[in-house]
Amino acid sequence: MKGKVTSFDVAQRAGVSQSAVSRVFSGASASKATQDKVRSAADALGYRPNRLARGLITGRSKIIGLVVAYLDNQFYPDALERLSNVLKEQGYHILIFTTKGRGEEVKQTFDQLMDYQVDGIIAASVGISDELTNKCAAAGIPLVLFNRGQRGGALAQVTSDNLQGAAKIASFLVKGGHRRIGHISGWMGSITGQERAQGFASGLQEAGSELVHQIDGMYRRDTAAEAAETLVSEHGCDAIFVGNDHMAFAVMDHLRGVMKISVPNDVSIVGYDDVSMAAWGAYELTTLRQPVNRMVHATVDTLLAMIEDADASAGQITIDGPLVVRTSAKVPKEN
Amino acid sequence: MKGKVTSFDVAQRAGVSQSAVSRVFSGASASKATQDKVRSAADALGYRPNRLARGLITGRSKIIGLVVAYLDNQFYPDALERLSNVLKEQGYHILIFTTKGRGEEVKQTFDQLMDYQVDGIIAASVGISDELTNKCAAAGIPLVLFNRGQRGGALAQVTSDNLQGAAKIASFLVKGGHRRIGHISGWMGSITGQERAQGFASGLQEAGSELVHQIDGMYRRDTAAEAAETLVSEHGCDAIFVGNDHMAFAVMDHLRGVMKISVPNDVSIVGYDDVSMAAWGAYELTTLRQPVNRMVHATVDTLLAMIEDADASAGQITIDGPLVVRTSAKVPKEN
DNA sequence: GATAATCTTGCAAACCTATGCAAGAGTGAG
DNA sequence: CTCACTCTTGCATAGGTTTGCAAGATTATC
Repeated sequence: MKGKVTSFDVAQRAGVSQSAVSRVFSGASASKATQDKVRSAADALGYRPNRLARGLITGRSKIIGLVVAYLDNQFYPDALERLSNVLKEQGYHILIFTTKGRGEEVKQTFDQLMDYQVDGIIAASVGISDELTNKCAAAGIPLVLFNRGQRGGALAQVTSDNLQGAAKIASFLVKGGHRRIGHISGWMGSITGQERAQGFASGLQEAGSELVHQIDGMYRRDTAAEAAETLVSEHGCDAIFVGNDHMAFAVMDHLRGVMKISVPNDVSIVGYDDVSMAAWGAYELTTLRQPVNRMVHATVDTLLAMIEDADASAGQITIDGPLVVRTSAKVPKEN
Repeated sequence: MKGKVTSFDVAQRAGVSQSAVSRVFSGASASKATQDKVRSAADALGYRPNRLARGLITGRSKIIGLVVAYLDNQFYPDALERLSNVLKEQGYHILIFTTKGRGEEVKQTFDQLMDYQVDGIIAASVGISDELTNKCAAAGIPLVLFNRGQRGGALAQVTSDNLQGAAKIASFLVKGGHRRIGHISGWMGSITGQERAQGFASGLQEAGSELVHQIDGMYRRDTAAEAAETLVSEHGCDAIFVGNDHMAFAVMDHLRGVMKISVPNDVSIVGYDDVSMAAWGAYELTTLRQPVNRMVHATVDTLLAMIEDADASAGQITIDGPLVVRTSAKVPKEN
């Protein structure tokens, strides 16, 4: 009884042909009578179609490759869970790859993904070279970037509106009466980092202020903490927009714990993402919410559309998010 | 050029048979001459073996199913990343399933996993019924529980030494001079929760103290926060051992932020796990470290051994971890 | 140089399912 | 009852690989 039970076994027991069994399980037409016979035989034997065999012949593995770089940033486990659930509803499942690297490692990762004949790839915040893009295109595997743009690329991508979002934060900080505003950016090698920095700078100008200083936080806690120290003690900043929540927590820890500076009384901190931790009592971080749910749905919709229809338009979807005001930054007075 | 390139194409170009190609890539014996011919032909065409086809015939998909329940507890994304890396080195990859449910949903999850012909399953902190255990056994799919035991089960499992660990915490708190010690347990429906509670209680007795009160925290932040309030205001606790770090953060947030109680001056808090966040300035949580790395290696080793050798012993591995002393609990005076 | 022993290699079957094709069964109209 | 038509079903093939088998090529032994 240990041997796998195949469609042939079911066919035999039900007294029909193997193809009849296949048709019942693949939803093709079959008479009520055979449907019943097959189903009961299958139940009795505990039969379930083998996805590998199915994938081999249909060319659809029903596997989506997910490549993710920063699993220590809560935003991504959260997104992962939602992606997994939404895809599951559509009959797909996630083969997960983590990668820190940006060059060779990513390439190997993609090779491995393609070995499994994934039907599509979601790259969450990882840099994709043109070479990889072409490779996917050549193999006919749809690729969509999640929370990471691509300069001038024709790639499908889903991001929040980084320019707008950062501008909202700029306006909020200026209205809050801050006079020396700094920025600890996300990694400036990523479009996301660049866009938020750019949106913030022009937002400040529009509000009649200007950026005092900006340091690349590299999406790393230690780098961000160091940057915060520099901004505050060398540039006298009274407000800092930090490129994502993950770094913002490090900044708050450093200001309060090490430098003994009060947030928000001495320095206001604003983050970006609104991960669940941002609402926790220890931080109560004012931050721009990335609408994860909508981003996830948009990502899945786009990807599945591309899978269904090889030349579906590879749009760049940008989703707007609200500023969530908590207590880590001075709140502008209503008037 | 969009059509997949197969071993047959490579064979043709290299002037050898398809089986020769297969042998080169599957590491079977082949002469240096054909190896070279095949490799260069494969490189030219960009050939890589199709894992689905390979899995179909060998019965080895090289896919490991990972079922995980609490992705919002940092411990698990962390473990996930490490598992992924270690497995990758062995040529395996992770198909991930998240599930909140404990009953029917888990069963469906397992069915889906088996559809993909996974070579093994890792269940991270999720309850496994006997029915599921049997199902896996019947299908010949090795299963190992990660960070979750099974009462009297013959299942393979890897956990930290919950009894010992909790006892260490008990001893530490008593030595720290605390007189009214409470416990917010992990979900008491889980063995992990039970063991830590039990180890803590007997640890207290051994140290000449006793447990004032215990409340089930259900692994949930809100439940834990509520429990903390009860323990402190109704039972006058001056120290609380919280069943995992995830809940401990909520407890600290609630005590400090809402109840305006000082940690550790008024109440000492100790957690369990030592997730990376525990070291962050906002918490500096004293906690028992679960040695994730060793747990991950043990898990993978066990699983792979079971895959190689169908009747490898399904041991229960327990790994000891150190108490990491930070500032969330009063430190016993040296003498 | 002849024979035995070991490597290499190609052929063909197998893994499990989906699907085009043609034949059979069933339905309705006249 | 016959004809035309639609549904259902089985046969056989395909998908890309691994692997047992036997034959051919190479090496070793004396």
